[in-house]
Amino acid sequence: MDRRRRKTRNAIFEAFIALLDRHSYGQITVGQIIERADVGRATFYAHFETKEELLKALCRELFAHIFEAAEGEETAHSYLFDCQAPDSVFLHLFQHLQKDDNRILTLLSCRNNDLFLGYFKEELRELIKSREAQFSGRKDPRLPDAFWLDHIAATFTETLRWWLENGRKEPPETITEYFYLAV
Amino acid sequence: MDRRRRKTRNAIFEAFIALLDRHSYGQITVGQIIERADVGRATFYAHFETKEELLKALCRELFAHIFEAAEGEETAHSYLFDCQAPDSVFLHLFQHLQKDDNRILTLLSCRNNDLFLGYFKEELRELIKSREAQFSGRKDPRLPDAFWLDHIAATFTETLRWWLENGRKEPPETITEYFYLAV
DNA sequence: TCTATAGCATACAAAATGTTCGGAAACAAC
DNA sequence: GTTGTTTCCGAACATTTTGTATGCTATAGA
Repeated sequence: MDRRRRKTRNAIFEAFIALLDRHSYGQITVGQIIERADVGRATFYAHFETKEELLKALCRELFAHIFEAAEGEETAHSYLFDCQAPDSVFLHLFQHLQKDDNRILTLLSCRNNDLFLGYFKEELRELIKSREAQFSGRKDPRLPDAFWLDHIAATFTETLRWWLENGRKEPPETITEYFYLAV
Repeated sequence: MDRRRRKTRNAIFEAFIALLDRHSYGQITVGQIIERADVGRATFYAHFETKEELLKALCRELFAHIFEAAEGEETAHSYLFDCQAPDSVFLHLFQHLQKDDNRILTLLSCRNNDLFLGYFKEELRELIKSREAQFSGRKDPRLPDAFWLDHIAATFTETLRWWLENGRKEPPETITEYFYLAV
């Protein structure tokens, strides 16, 4: 990708993130974004058709990193859903999030929470689905597989939400333990 | 409240609900709403300052009914969180929702799901909070109260979401059992 | 150095927002 | 029924936002 294109794309993302931190998604206008990004109006529309598309692209970009990392860890013989395993994928997700090396924590903690946690859950569901066997042992036989799958993704996402909205006081190990105790 | 005022207020709600069923919240315009409600532009703004306010008012109105009913059942010696109890509040919530006497099921099943399930969870959390003692017995002592409280509300809400998004095939008794098995 | 591409400023049409006004109809209270 | 109040309407209006078009400049990458 052309360096110029990369740069403006990034400028738009940054401006969008900064605005999401202060205003609700619905109130943010393209005008505000391009002003903050210091980018021409036509340029914006050359990159993204609408504000919604911008949001989607941002989500894809951010979550790709997180879940790529989670995928990678699988090869290093980690366990997706073993309470005892000290290096479960869930723990790693919390650890990775806590580092806040990219701006994902900003977005997951901002007033527009729901927008991103929704995407997060979808991605997580796919991740869990691809390793269904690893955690079916924990399931009560009376529960349908589809329900159980969704339940794990939902519980993790809601645990994450709780952690974020309560100031992230607990270390990753503790909040992961809460998750395991709850699910 | 003046009858005229009641009528237009309702017409606006109905139009809004019908539109939410077909379009995403962000795309719905005040113009569409007033056209469908057959109401003057100035009239709309006399009732609601913004589209957001309309949404909030709608949520308040609808959920008030549901949770009022749930509150009432308490007096009839039901149990909030007893697996065995055949008349737990949770079962009653599912039963009440299945009847679909008001338009709440339409809204909870539409593409704008998240908007309403978020409000639902908030309301439910308050309900559970007010009866904290009734279900603390089920809690693992290592979990903080605040986490547990949130977890129950979240799990019920996500169970409800799953039920809705999978066509509500299970009878209230079954889906309530799933909830109890999961939480 | 050359060429394709990205960006800029500006201008513009179209749509949506939010406000104002005077007159008509419905209401409530007497 | 009369009266005073409230609500609605229609229409007009200013403002904001959206999305597109254009001609020119700067830069990337070969």
